[in-house]
Amino acid sequence: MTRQITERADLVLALADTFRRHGFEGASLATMSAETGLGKGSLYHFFPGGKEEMAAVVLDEVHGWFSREVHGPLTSGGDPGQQIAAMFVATARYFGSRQLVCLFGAFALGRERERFAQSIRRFFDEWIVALRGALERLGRSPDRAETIAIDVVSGIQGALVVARALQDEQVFLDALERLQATALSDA
Amino acid sequence: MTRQITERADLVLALADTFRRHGFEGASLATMSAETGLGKGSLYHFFPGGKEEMAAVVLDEVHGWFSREVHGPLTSGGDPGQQIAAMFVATARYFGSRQLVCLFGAFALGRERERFAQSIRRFFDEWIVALRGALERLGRSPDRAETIAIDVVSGIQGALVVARALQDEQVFLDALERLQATALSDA
DNA sequence: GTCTATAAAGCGATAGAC
DNA sequence: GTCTATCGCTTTATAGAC
Repeated sequence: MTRQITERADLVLALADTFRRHGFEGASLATMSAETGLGKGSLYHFFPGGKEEMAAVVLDEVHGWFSREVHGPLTSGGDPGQQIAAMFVATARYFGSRQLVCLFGAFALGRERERFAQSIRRFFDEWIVALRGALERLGRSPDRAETIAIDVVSGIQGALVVARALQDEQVFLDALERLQATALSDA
Repeated sequence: MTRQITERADLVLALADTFRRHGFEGASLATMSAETGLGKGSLYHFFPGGKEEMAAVVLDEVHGWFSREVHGPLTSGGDPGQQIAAMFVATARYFGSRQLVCLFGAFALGRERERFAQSIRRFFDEWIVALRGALERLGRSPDRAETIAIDVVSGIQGALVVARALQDEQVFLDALERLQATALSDA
């Protein structure tokens, strides 16, 4: 029982990796079969809805991770400055070990946006809302907290794009440093 | 003769639109045939290299537009403040009428990055270098000019991602306003 | 320069044996 | 739960008529 759940979770992680490397359109069932080690029949056993369900479950997994590790901590009652700093640490670690690809960001730029519109919107919405809350508790006005939150989340996505374009992870890490400084400054 | 060139230019613009809406993997030759009004045979007549050549030529066209309208003006000898302001106007207009999609940014996030690596890297490199130059002429130190240029270009890309994710163009336009204020501030 | 026809391969998805 | 075989369709690309 527990073993099955674990295996399915591992399967979802492998599929996430495949979608990150190939994109939604670029990831074929043959690719997924090869990269998960399961035949197509087995994949359809786990995901009767096919490729679309696989992607939806993968997005749910990513969203779950951010809810637990990023959005959640930001909205708990602790020190907002520490929480924001922790957010940047988690973000750097997460994307650093995932080829600098945010599936939600990548899907937002393509046709996949229409298919997964609600899921994509919710991911960014929750991130912005959580960060805005922490910024308010840090003493920012509601308006300032809102714009900073948008600029930080947007800045992270843009840093992923440019770092991948220049093939230089340091560009991403340096941008995170500056975004953190902006978020935590007293201005 | 002139007519042929004009027609080919129009064809490239139509193909650019197709790639923007469908992505590289998602755009099939059938789609392009339908959206350009040309049969597959005609498309291969213009682009013997097939889909990859079509995308390469489209990227060249986009790069050319930015060289003329954005990078070039930034490096001319005029008032750097005005040039930077003009860059934001051109950027808002360009992406606003193109579904908020930057082909270079979108390609940077997927497998297409490997295929068009040089072209992608050059696009962002030239943009950052041009903007950095204008910022230096505005009185910034070389280091500050470099980081601001990266943050602005990266901020534009991120704003495109988040605005598309939230399906709210105003998010993009508002972000441009703030990026411009940052670039032109006296800090 | 444009088209249709076609090839050869790959696609998502299903059936059914084990 | 896993696999192979297969269906029906689409894919990129080519050939060749006009």
